[in-house]
Amino acid sequence: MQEIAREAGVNQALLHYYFRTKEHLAQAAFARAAAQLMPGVIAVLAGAARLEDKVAQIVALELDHLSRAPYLPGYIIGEVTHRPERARDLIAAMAGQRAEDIRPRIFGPLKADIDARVAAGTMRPIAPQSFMVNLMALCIFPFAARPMLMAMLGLDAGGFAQLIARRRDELPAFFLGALRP
Amino acid sequence: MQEIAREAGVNQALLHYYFRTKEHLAQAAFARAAAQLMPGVIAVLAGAARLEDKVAQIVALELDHLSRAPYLPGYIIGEVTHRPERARDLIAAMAGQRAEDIRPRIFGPLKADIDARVAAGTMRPIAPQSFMVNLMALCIFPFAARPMLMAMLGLDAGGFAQLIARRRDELPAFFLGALRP
DNA sequence: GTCTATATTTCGATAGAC
DNA sequence: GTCTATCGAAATATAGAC
Repeated sequence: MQEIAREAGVNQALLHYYFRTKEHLAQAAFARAAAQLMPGVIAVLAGAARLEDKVAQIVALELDHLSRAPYLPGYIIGEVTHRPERARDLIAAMAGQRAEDIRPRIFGPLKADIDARVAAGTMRPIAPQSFMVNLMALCIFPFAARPMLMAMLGLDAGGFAQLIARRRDELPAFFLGALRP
Repeated sequence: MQEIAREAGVNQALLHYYFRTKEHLAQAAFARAAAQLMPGVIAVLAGAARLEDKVAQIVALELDHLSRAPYLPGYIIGEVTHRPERARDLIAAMAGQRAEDIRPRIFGPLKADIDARVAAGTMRPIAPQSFMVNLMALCIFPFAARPMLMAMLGLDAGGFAQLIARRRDELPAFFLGALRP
């Protein structure tokens, strides 16, 4: 709290005035962060574009956004890991206004898209959940594991940025390539 | 320290006797954990099997191991994120005895494998680093983000185990499928 | 609303008996 | 090696002036 107050340019008493307890402050900070973890992703998935374009849009959107907030995934993951009660806030934050109907809103259109392509013989079958998890993994993991990857691959900040820039180009083809029949 | 002592069935004084400071204990715990994050992965990659078999082996090995230690990725990621100085210990732990030559030992054979297949027209080009990052992402991310995914997908522990079991079957085909020419 | 000053609690480290 | 008891520091919460 001392450190936060100092960085904010105020004192602990003022933090207490606004948030009462450290836990309240942590919750408020988490809610803010969670609200921007997948900013456009859900909107894109629930939207009307072609599936191939959705993938490209999500990759670009997510990598650009996380490049500007590289600590976000690590923070969210760490917080939800250490405090399981944050899980509720997380889905609430992602869903925005409408709280509980988030899953059908995402997976309904996604499943329809996939089914149509499978029926047309232009895509191999995949569960919508797997589709989502794999896409998130490829986009988010490098940021979540950023310091680890930098150590493993011997990269500095610039090298990591280059790695992400390359992924922006490669990932859509990689991901969609995996789903070819 | 109190909590750790209680779970260990001893008291704080004994922890102090063995580890002197909290930082020493944290370091020792991290070194242990880091040593088993990618137990066989490096051995497999540096080994002599066919590339397709290496992928299948790594997926099976990693998902089985992490199923038994699901908190491991979240812990490692959190620790390295909050304390960058852990990065050194991490690569040291992964490399085992031979400390600094870990990258050529992994990426040398991997690059040769990929190049041969690209030359033969049976694989589309991919940088060894991308190969590694994508494979790690697909294997490790679901565990790192476990509580998040459980909340998003509405899974309990059993449901998550099923998700992982399905990935064991799906991932090799997904990953190798992405690399078809 | 914002501050200074302080009370209260928690935690890491240590002393010393056995 | 393992314990009980306690010190000292740090952090969180609170009181009260402005």
